[in-house]
Amino acid sequence: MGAIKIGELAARTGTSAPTIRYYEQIGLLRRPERQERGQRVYAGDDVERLTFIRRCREFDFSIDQVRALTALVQDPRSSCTDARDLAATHLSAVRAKMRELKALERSLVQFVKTCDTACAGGPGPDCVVLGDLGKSCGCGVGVR
Amino acid sequence: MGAIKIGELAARTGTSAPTIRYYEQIGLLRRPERQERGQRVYAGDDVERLTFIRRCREFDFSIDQVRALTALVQDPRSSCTDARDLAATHLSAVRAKMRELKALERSLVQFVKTCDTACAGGPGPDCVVLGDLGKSCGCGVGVR
DNA sequence: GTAGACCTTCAAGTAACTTGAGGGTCAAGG
DNA sequence: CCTTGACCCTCAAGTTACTTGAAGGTCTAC
Repeated sequence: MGAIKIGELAARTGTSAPTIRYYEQIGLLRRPERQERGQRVYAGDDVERLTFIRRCREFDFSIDQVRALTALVQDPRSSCTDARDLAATHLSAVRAKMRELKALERSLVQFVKTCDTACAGGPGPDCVVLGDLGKSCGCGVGVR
Repeated sequence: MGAIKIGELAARTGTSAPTIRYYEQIGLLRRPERQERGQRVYAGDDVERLTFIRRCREFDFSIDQVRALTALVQDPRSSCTDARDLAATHLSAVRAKMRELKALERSLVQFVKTCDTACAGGPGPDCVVLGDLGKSCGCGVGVR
């Protein structure tokens, strides 16, 4: 596994070449060596590092959080609990987002249901639901 | 309810003045009349329209979807079922997002749990979890 | 000799706002 | 009379995490 070019690194890590260049630009990925022709050449641990980054991104960690996590991994003085705490914080954010979406789902279900029963395909301006949306709100829709 | 200025419109609709100016700029809100001094003056139906828009945004409709919905409301030829269909489409997107978050939540819980049992506060470079994240993946974390 | 598959750079576009700079108007308080 | 604070205005740039586009170089295969 000698000279990995950007296309192969992208394929191996489920990224795209522009994204890799972008990560390099913002300092998330180190600047790799270059061939005579200027092409980037990567090594095995670049695959590892980028895999780590992508996995964190799949976990919806922000770039800044990923930066913190990679720093954690590389810093010998840091403890695993630091990473755990970061993950725990992130977990509660994810759960909050889910609660929001759950409420949103209920509202939308109600919206669709009201459309079906109250309006039954009537014309736009007479639609109860759409009209109510702009007012103080009947119809159970728009509850935060 | 005669002359509503931008600050009051913002307060009444849970928006900010810059956001209102932004909506005007992108053509989501009509250009209001102006006082001699150039200040925007709004009327009652602007409150209604902006309330409608904000409520849609709370429902996570994109600006483009809101545009479509407001067009629907104003077009006499449109039917309520069009709005219903838009909402239904949106609903399934919301549900897909929730499934993703659910999977994400499970992974994070696993991550935190592994941190607690396997590493127990050991130093960063020796951390099993963080190390594994960059590899093919043990520890149940990183499962898509 | 040219078509296709790679690679390079830099700049601008995306969503939905927010923030900042720089300035004007008006009423109340000292 | 002057300043302070609360409003309002415009225009430009910043935010997040990339993606897309323009314009070009290199190499292999047919």
